[in-house]
Amino acid sequence: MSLDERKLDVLRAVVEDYIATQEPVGSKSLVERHQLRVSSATVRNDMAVLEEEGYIHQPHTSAGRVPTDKGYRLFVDRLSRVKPLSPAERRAIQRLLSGAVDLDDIVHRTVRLLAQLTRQVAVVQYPSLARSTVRHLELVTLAPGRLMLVMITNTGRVEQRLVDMPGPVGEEDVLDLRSRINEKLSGHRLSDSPTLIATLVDEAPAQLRPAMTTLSSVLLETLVERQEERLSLAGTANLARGTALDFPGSFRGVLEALEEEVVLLKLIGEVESPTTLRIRIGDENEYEGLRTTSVVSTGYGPGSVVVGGLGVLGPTRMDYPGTIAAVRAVARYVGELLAQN
Amino acid sequence: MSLDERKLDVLRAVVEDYIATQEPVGSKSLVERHQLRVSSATVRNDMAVLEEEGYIHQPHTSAGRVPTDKGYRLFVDRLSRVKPLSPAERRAIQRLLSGAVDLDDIVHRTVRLLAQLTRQVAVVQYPSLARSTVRHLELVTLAPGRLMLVMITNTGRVEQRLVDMPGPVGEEDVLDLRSRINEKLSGHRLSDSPTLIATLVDEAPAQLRPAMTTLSSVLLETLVERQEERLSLAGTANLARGTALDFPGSFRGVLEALEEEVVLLKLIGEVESPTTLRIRIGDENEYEGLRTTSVVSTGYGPGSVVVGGLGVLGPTRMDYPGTIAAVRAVARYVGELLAQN
DNA sequence: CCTGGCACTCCACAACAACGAGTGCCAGTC
DNA sequence: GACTGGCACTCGTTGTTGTGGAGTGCCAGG
Repeated sequence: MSLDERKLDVLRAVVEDYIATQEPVGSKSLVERHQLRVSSATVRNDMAVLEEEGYIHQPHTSAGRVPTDKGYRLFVDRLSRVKPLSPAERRAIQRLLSGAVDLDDIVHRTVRLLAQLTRQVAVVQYPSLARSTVRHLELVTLAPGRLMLVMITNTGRVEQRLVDMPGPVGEEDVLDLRSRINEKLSGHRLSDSPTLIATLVDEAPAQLRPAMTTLSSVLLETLVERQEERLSLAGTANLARGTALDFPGSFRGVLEALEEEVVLLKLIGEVESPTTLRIRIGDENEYEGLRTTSVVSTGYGPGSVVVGGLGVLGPTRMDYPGTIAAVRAVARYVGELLAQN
Repeated sequence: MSLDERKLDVLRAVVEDYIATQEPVGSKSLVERHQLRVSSATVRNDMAVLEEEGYIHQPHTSAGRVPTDKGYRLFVDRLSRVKPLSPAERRAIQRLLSGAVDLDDIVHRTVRLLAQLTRQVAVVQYPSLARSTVRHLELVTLAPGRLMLVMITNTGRVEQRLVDMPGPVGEEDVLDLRSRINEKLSGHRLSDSPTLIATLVDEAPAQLRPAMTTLSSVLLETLVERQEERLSLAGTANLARGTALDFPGSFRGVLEALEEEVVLLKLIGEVESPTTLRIRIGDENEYEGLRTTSVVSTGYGPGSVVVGGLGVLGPTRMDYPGTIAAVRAVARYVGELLAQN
């Protein structure tokens, strides 16, 4: 059975009212607050059908209806109207972000901004190493036989690793090693580098072999394989804003999920294109503790490249149109900002 | 009026029972669970005195007693018995921490460990820049006129800053600048460096003046004055473990406080000696949102130097002896670990 | 100074009633 | 056939009332 136009209108109205009031919505208040041009009895019939189809749900016999995850899904996919940000909001985003001085600052500002705009929990992934390209690699002698490897990426991210060399390395050798590595890796994506790194050792002259072997294994192990994906979180306090009903069962589970970086990374870090917006509603989330939440996420990056993800997490009854608009806009501005540097 | 020995025993018993059961404790159950060697009537009289003195409080006429902040304070200062960690726990701490590969890893492991041991929210401050000494400074040319300044401290912390120079700088000049800066600052505390930095410009030869001026102002502004104190947080989910009674009013206020780095830094970052343990109970906290919590914090660092703070935050009815032992032990092991590097 | 005893307080909990929002269904209307 | 008004019904919410019991304060006696 397909749903006709009016039933969809009713569903939309139910979702909107429930999001606004956070209380089960009845047929009577529906016809009062929306121009449905039919009586409450008709709406009741429609609601009965919607319930049968699984879009809304009745907590108990004599209560109003609440959207189900399936209902939110339909709402998001087909019913929600875009709710563009106000010019003031856009200006605020631009102003705030443009004041950033370095990558840490950018990420920090972004995550707080997003939390504030949406009044939800915001998550921003640092530009992923795998998706960045190497801009420059530096070798610094700390002590004889002890080097520091500093890598700077095109996204402004800087990583450093201490390297214990097999033996002391002379300063001219350090320079040589450095230029060899730079020549090979500069401009390349880190994810493409394993094969390149392999050739580094082969091409090195005999006396640099041991040193280069150590360096390349560090590069491979700590920068390519065990990539440290970092992220930043803000707005946790927003979770406690709603009523206890928002997270039936545990709230605590949600907090626990927020502490698991792996979970969050999976949640926001798997987007392929910056224009794709991903929305997971309630049960659609794989992670147990997040079954009562919804996640709106997208990728960001300079131009059409994605270097990381960002998103927002909140109760399933969140304001989807507003959240979507905010996430989109913030991602776009961050992308532009990264492109500038 | 001073409290005699038995009244103190009663207070201790009240605190211990309340912490264990989380329910107001009455005179009868007290004599049952502790060897007080007096009757419940006597205990009642003692309790009346304790209440008059402000150490315990009665939620309502016919209820048991609950410790006040003042009561906890007395308990902590004079009544609590040390509760040493089990050998197993000590071994676990040592094992876990010794696996750390770099500073980030140390801090990360420490904060999670602390949260797990105490079942509270744990906070660890990264070694403070002001309290660290400079081990090495490096200058890297990214592009003509654009340098990166990398600073490595004795605690393993690495900071980098992009510097836009007034004009292109030749490679030999970069080396010269680097050695001048290193010579002047290496081994010195960052907090002592402003005067040293000032002399850098004066002593530089004329052609290096402009470059050195820029560098020293960056050093001064971003590393000395606007020191980025970083911290790491874990165990937020533990806040949701207790009953709703734990944080009368708002829980949300606590979450908000946890997002304010400044507040947290003030809380755990002001310790002078690593042996000093600081405990703030309820109202003793300056920050509004933390008036329902207690904070146990201490400094840590290699040897007797303090380079940062760490601590634990939880409801006022937390297990003080256990928490104190855990915080002390973890701080000590972290200190030893830092001393090794 | 301590104790047993006793009257008193008052919260927690259960039982109960009244209310009303909301529903489903049906007969009637367009 | 689709919509509407009307009506009986359900059931959670709210308020009232009553009772049990944990806990207290106080007093008289050892």
